[in-house]
Amino acid sequence: MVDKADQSGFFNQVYEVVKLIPYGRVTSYGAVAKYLGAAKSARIVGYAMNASHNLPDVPAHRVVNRNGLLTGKHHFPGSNLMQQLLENEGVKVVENQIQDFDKHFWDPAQEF
DNA sequence: GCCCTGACTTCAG
DNA sequence: ACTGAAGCCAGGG
Repeated sequence: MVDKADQSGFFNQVYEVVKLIPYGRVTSYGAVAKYLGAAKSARIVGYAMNASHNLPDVPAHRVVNRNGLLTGKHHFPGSNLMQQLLENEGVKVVENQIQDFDKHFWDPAQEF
């Protein structure tokens, strides 16, 4: 029986950080990965998001690539759910790209 | 039990 | 400045 507080896994580390993303803010895979001490593991962060669908409090829609592009939008149900969620939080999104991404960008290390 | 792919990022030429 | 290739962890076939 694996405890959900098992921080031994890279995935769980990602979940912890993503869950801490404040309302109306977004971050990038590399930012989380780098915060975990694995800047080259950005892919794993994205893959963790894929598994995050099974979790209750993991706002994967607030995690985008370094360009502020909704690369993972395609993995969400519907066609523009991710964009709708972001716009619902006050984040302007045009053509799957976040406007003023640097203004909405939230760095985990910034809070810690 | 082995091989491959995947929501990215960074280094090197 | 641009393009190409490598790296990372985990899950699925």
